[in-house]
Amino acid sequence: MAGAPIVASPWSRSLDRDQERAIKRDAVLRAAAQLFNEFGYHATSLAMVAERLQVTKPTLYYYVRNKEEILFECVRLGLELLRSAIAAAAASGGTALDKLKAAMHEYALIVTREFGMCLIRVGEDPLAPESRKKLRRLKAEIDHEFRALIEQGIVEASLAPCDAKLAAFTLAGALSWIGRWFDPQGPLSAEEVARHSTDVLMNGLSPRTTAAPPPRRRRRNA
Amino acid sequence: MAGAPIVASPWSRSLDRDQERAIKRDAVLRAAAQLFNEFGYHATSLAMVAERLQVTKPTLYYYVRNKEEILFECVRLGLELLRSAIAAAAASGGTALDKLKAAMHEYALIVTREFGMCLIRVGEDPLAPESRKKLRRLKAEIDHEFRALIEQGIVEASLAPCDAKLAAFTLAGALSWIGRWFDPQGPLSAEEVARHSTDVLMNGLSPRTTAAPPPRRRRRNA
DNA sequence: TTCGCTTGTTACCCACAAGTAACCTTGTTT
DNA sequence: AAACAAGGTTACTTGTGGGTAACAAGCGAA
Repeated sequence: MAGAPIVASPWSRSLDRDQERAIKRDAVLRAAAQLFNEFGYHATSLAMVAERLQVTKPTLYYYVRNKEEILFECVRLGLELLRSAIAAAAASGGTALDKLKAAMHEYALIVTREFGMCLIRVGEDPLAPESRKKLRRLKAEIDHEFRALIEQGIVEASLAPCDAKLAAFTLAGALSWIGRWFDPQGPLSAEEVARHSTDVLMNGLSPRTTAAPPPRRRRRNA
Repeated sequence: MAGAPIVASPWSRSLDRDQERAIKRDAVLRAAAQLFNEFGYHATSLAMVAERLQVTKPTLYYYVRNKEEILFECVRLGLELLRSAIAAAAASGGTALDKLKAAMHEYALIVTREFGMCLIRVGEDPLAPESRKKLRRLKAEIDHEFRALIEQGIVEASLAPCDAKLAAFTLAGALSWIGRWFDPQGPLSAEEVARHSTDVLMNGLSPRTTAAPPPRRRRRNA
């Protein structure tokens, strides 16, 4: 990746080739992810994927080893998106609460798109144990970063004290579930859903008595 | 349950028969649900179901029309459990907040058990459009009752004002997701998970400026 | 005894989807 | 010109799983 030219050079065609190949491979994965999301993994045949791409089935095998690899890559890409989004949020400025809000927002957006949705709707279940293990590790990493954000928030008191592990599960659950019912053609935009969901999760359903009552406990910050 | 005799009558054996049949059918559904939850719908063969029950495959067809009907019934039963639990909570005494809490608690428990879990992990996606429609109607009913509880709470100010529709989705999402990761053999009991999740959802993550609301432990379900 | 219903079984069919072999075409290299 | 590799095709094999037909054992009733 070091010497890769910004602009394609007419001399070295091989880069073009590889790029083209990568683009097509990506198209295969995207098409497959969309179909997986619509029909499920097992109910989606490679012939369907091929048809959507206007090629024949064996062509797919030129870009990927087998069906398992397709799902593996879709899920992996979805997880990678989540991981980098959370990492980016964690690296940004502001309180832990701000970081967490940002992370949750991005999380919600990602699961409305094909790879993220595939991660949620299909998951790694249909894969062989070995592949599953790799993806679980990635998942665990993400969970860890997410949880760290919460713990950090509790320490600096921008978040309410609670069991960070179960809170992370609950939060991630609510956000993940969006990937199950969200319809890009529906009336709500991904943005709206993301904003509203994070709001509810941050504030809870019980009424906040910020307006009227005299707080017996003094605020610690801001 | 109305006219069913406590002790089997020697005269009407047909009740025995029907009862026996119903029990076996239920066993088929339960076994199938467990396998669906573990391997997924398409990856579960009827031979596997039969094997778990120590019978042969065609035997299953004596109790159920086809594979689709099995899933349909599993999901329907899961939904029925949810519906009656929410209805019971709604019919109980107390503020809307109390009712909602109770409903959420039951919701969480149900999705840790086979039919509820099947509803969450598999869902109605693999079914034919016609069956799907019926189940969606049931789902819509449940969502409606759930949302009604929230709206009621907002009106009587025991809940914070918010978009009831999206709040219901978010809540149901967080609770449903439990069915995805919960492991009956794991370290946490369903009760613990249910209590903690509802707590987080009610109170949110942002710190409350008032003293924590009275922790009403020692609930008993209706 | 014999009939008929219930509850199973064994043995089979058939559709379909994953994956492969062998071949064709086209542009690039030597 | 010739050889070759990339990218794609048609036609096939193979395994598997849903579903069925036909038959057998148990048992209450006429």
